[in-house]
Amino acid sequence: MRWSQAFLPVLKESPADAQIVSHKLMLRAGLVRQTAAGIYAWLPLGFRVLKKIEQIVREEQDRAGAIEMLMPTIQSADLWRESGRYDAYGPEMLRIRDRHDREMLYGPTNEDMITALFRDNVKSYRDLPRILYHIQWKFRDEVRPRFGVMRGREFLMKDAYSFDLDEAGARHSYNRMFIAYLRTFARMGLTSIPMQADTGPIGGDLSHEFIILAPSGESEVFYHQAWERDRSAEAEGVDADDPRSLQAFVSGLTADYAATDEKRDLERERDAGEALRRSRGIEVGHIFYFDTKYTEAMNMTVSTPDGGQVHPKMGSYGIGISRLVGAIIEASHDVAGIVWPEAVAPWRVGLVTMRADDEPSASAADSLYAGLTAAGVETLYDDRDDRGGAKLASMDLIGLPWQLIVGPRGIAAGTVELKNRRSGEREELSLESALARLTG
RNA sequence: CGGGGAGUAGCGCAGCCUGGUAGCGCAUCUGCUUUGGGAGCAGAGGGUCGCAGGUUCGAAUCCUGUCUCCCCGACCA
Repeated sequence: MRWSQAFLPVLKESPADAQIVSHKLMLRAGLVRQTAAGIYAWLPLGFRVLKKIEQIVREEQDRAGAIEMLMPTIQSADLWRESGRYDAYGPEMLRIRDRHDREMLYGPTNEDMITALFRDNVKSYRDLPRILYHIQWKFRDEVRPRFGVMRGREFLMKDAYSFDLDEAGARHSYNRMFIAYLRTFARMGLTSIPMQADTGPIGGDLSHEFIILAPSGESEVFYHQAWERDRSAEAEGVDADDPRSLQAFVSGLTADYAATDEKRDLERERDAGEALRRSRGIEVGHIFYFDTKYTEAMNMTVSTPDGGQVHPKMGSYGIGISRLVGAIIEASHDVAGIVWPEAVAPWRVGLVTMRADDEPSASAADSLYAGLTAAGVETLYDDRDDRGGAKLASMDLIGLPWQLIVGPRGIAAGTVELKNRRSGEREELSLESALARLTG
């Protein structure tokens, strides 16, 4: 993308409404603009990041055996009356009426709908187990939206739902998602820690919040230092299709202590001793098992091999995709701006001409851009005729992993400068080796 | 939902108390100069002062109502 032809509004100053660093940077770097309290328009830069995150989530869900579909944002109130939740959900649900005065709502979640869909189309144990998911916008009319996209009212969420014949199967589905979540966040350059969470009236230990560490996180968290390394890598050797070895792996992981401040266990903290760590964190995912809560309420049954009928056991698994954009920035930024992990960066390379009016450097930059593009390297090319320093500051703000800086002085010597955004390291390289480095 | 604060140009703000028809910095546009790390000078464009009523000869300014947004607390992907 040539900057001169893009829609990339950047701001020198932070809008006064923004309080936390990720919100300020998202506004300054032109990722989003607020249109109402807790509701945002995604500008091209933010949209690219959102899509990258979405794609990683999708790939890991598919890998875990979940099947993608798409349910609507608008739902009928009747569906929610059937599950008994229409009155129970409260004012967080946005209720609307259509032209025939029918009661509708903008979906805050999809358990009711997926259960109805599955019920109406699945009658046999042979169709179980299944994990279905979709990535769709949700609306929850939060009392107080804040922190930009981290607590918006409209947000993009991946929600998956598992259906199993029995509890052992449900636990296995849960464990599949458990490791899928570790992998998903690790691919985004995040250290995620599964923490025991409330399961409500059902009880048991089958609910975890996935928290990522960030200094400005909303909740205080306590964990064993074992969680500071990427545990998803440990899952590589595990056969996820074998319930026993998967369970052994998950149990091994959860043996290491991790809790939010509401769920602290002082005894386990004492056991952790010197290995106990304290930090702040952001919840980016939540998985839980809720047994037959919806299949009973909505009367879903399947026939069993012996001719009986049972209510399938369900679990649900959420990832806040739009929240992750903010969360990643909270976890990865510096004084100059955002520092994108490569996997989610809107572009991999920012190509800058220090002097767009200098013909030799402009044509060198043009050919580098052509070379990078031809090699499939996602490149933002700042070809504008503006002060080099201003352009570099904008590049730092936008935070692409690599900056390729082209100026008359270097071109005279046959070199360009390659800068790593995260480390700040710079190298003078020939055009060919710079290109080779970025395309290799 | 309780408590607090704010709506004036794209962004950040002043002006309001003490009414007289809107200003500063950044950004934008033009010209000249300069320019390998957020340039200088000169000029220009851009605002029904959130909205509606009221008071007044006259309202950004005073009064009333209303909408919106932000912050603190209780709730949450």
